[in-house]
Amino acid sequence: MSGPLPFDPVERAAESWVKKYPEADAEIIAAMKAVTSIMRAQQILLAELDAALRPFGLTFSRYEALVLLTFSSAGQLPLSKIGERLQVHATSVTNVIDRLEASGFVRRVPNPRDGRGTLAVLTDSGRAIAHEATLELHKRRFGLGGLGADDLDSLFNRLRRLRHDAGDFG
Amino acid sequence: MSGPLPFDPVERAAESWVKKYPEADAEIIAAMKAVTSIMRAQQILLAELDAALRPFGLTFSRYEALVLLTFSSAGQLPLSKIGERLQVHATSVTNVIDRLEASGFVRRVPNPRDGRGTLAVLTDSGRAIAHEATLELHKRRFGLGGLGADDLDSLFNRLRRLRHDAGDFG
DNA sequence: CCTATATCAGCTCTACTGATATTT
DNA sequence: CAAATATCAGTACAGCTGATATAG
Repeated sequence: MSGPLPFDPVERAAESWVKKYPEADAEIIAAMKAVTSIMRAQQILLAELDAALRPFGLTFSRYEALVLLTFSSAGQLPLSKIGERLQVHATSVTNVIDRLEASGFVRRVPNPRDGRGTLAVLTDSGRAIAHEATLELHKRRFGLGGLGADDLDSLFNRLRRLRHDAGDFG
Repeated sequence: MSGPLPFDPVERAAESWVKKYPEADAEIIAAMKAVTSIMRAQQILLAELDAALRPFGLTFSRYEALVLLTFSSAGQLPLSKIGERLQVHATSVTNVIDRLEASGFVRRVPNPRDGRGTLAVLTDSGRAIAHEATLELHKRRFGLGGLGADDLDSLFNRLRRLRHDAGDFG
């Protein structure tokens, strides 16, 4: 499509912003720059992760659900638990599990401990694919190769506060 | 849906990760935490911004395009320029401008300087809505009220490096 | 002739609402 | 009966591919 711009579009937008809204204080401008950066960074990272996962028949959402299952002791979780942990709608969980099931990476089983519920159970191929996909993402350092450990820790800590303030966890 | 979790799901995932992949170095774990945090933060922010903009008949994408137009000297830009600056596909630009036009915020005009091109031209109501929406976002501090100027600057600077490495500009 | 601009049809994906059956 | 679980139908949105008409 279009190559890289010769200037930082976020910085450029900030310059226009202070000119047009001189009453905006420094914190508002800083927030505008931060929020725009987060949006762009997410778009870049998601495209890169999805591209890395495509050969495995996975998207990042499906990968997240699959990995969550590999972390559970029995390789199985109630769909409600998956939605809660990944913070996605019940209908989205249904959708993601539908696709993982169609790929043969999970099976649906009635929850023996709650007649209302359903368990997503990892299959052997699901476990194997999750492992291979993870090795690939490790190799790519999750698309964050250019940043050092201190940068990554700093990002995590600031965003942790953001998530906490927004009620992501308590 | 489900309330806040009693623990940080990203931190929890990291603990599982080091247990399952002891060969992963500290930087890989830090990258995993950072990338997961960015995904969650973006989801939270986008939901908040879209909710704030809904009363104005805007989504964040449409708002971005509208604001870009208010920053141009004549309130008009070629669609190609909009796509380049916002880093979105030509077909997505067509889509966004379609909707802004349907809302009466923008008009399409043939580009007099290039017979192939089209200009998106701000209407009076488009300019007014962009202004009102911006005041609302300022009031909400772009959903980042909990963070101070130093946190915001730090976020911007780390993400700037990420964007630069990914070829967003440079 | 080759490239750039914009649109269109068609597809995928995630996310949401509202309704529903089932079970607790 | 009220709440929780999961699904389904339908909608909206962003993002992409491939094809096409027009113009530089």
